[in-house]
Amino acid sequence: MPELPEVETIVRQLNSELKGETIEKVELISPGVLKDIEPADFVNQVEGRKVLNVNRRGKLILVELEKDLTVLIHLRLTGKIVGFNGDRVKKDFSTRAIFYFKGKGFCFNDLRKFGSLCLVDLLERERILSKLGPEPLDSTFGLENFQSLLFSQGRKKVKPLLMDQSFLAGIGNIYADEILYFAGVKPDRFVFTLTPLEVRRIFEGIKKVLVEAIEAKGTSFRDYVDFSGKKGGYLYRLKVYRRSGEPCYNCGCLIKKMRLAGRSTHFCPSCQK
DNA sequence: CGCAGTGTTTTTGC
DNA sequence: AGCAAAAACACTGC
Repeated sequence: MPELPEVETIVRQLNSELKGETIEKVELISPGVLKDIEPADFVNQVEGRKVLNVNRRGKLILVELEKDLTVLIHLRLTGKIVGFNGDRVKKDFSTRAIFYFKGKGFCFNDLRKFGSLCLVDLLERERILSKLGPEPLDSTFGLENFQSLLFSQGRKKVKPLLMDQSFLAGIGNIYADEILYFAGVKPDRFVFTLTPLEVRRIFEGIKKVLVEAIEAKGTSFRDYVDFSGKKGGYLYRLKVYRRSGEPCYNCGCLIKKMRLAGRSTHFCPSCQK
């Protein structure tokens, strides 16, 4: 369930821990996590390279190395990056790969094996990143921008659209539900029926919910922990996600659950129109 | 014990 | 074409 706020939290920690450090060794425990590259090639090209920076694009972690190489990490559902110090490697049954640096490192753990690692050059990296929509928290992403994007996709339902990574990068099931609760909009509304006020409230919800979730270091419902193994604090601030049958904090109505585009969707039947 | 539920992206099917 | 469902996997909870 790592979405934008969880990935952002991990990226900030990776950056402060590993920027400028050299990857001394990579251990591939489940080589199947690699996408489009042979295990030996990955190891040969990554070992000995210095980490220049760690960035995020949508839900992707970008570990930028020397020689214009980037390790792309996608955590999908249950992927985790677990840091360690000294020789106290935090390896467990779900560990798929281990990156060793001088005196520290991190494990890539992933229970369900949906997560992936790959190594790309600048051209391939641009090809992959260009498929993603804008970064919702980018200062250049404004209301007018959002409006015109929305109305080019008018016949879609609003929640599935918010989660479409080529529309907007980084929003998943948890934050889509929370954003639409904030906006007072039912998740299955068709986009062309939204009023200008509702569009503005959704836009404001995107910014507010994501910023606050980053401040809380993400949401830990089941699996997610950050680089230092800590859970996120946003779980206690969720208004609708996973609260079906419980009273709405605003009106007291019971939160409802429905299935939309194959995902569980939570909303207040009275506050969301 | 068995099976539905969990959620992201890609692939397949209608 | 364009959307919906299934698949990839493995554990939890009922």
